Amino acid sequence: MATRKETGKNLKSTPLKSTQRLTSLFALFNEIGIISQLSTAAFNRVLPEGIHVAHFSVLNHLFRLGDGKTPVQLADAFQITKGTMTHTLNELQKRKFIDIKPNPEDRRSKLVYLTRKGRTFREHAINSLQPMVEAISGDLDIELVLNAAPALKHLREVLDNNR
Amino acid sequence: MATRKETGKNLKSTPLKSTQRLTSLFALFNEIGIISQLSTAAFNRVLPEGIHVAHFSVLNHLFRLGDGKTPVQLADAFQITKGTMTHTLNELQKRKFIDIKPNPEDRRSKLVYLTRKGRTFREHAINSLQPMVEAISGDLDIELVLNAAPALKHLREVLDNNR
DNA sequence: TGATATTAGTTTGATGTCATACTATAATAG
DNA sequence: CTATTATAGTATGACATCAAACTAATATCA
Repeated sequence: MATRKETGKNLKSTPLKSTQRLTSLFALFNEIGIISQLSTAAFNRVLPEGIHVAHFSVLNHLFRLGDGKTPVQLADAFQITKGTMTHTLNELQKRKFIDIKPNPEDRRSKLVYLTRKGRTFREHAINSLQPMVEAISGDLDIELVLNAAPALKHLREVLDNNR
Repeated sequence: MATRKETGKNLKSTPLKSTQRLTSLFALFNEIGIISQLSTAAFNRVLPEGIHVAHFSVLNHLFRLGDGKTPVQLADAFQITKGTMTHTLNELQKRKFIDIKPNPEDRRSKLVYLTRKGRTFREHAINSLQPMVEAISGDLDIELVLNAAPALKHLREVLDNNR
């Protein structure tokens, strides 16, 4: 079905001009960037003292999907560089939230495990997050938001393929 | 700790449990964050030497929506802090892409204008962006992506209201 | 009017992230 | 088997961003 555009000029048969493509793409990614910033800020604001979303995310990932992952696996999961993950893991190790052990199957590599302290802290962090999550969830039109999921998946794939 | 909910099924009729809300929200924002990172990286990769998306965005914004904006207006438009905008504007001024003049109507304030050099540079930057934009646009299912727009708008509003 | 609160912009310090270069180990090709 | 290439992780330097504290000007209100 041909979508109706507000200007009426963009019929399906006439592709967007290059500048229009740029403008649209830019607007889209700008909007997404702002949402990312706002959500990160919202989480950071209520997370316990000194812990950043990036740190909590790793703890949470290890808990939910199982620990014993390599740093590279974690970096891939969050699409950050290895160097950044080294940084994050150092922080988590300094706080004794994780143990990093050599990988018996590959001496270049390491395996990351949650400590008891790390697990406890994760629960603590989740409790801190709870009121904010309730507030946001309460305002969210879940139905509407779920509509975006396929588009987001698609966007990510396209960006991944164009790296 | 009490209930073993881990792999529980989602009953349609019962609202999501708190942990599930957290998980879903987190997954959503994580996905959005990754898209934001990937798109920023994609733009930065092809922008001319030493110019960052943040800088280009400001130039582009001033061009498209007209210059003579205050720093705070710009900061609001991109949802970054005033301090960050100060930083960006300093950079742009150092390169003589913008002029910053006192605001005759408010002596606390300033007005930002594009220089000729800034306009020229913006065009140059757009040319650099073009192949990447073409590549991405070519792969994008526009229809699908447009579906996400209302959800994104909604998300942003909810986050804004919960600040 | 005069005290108080708000707003515009800057500064400072911290930090998450990236790109790049580097070391060590593993995998692969000739 | 040896040489080349690829991969895991670390180190370094740069930078965009934030939060918080600060100055100056404006707005509010009692």
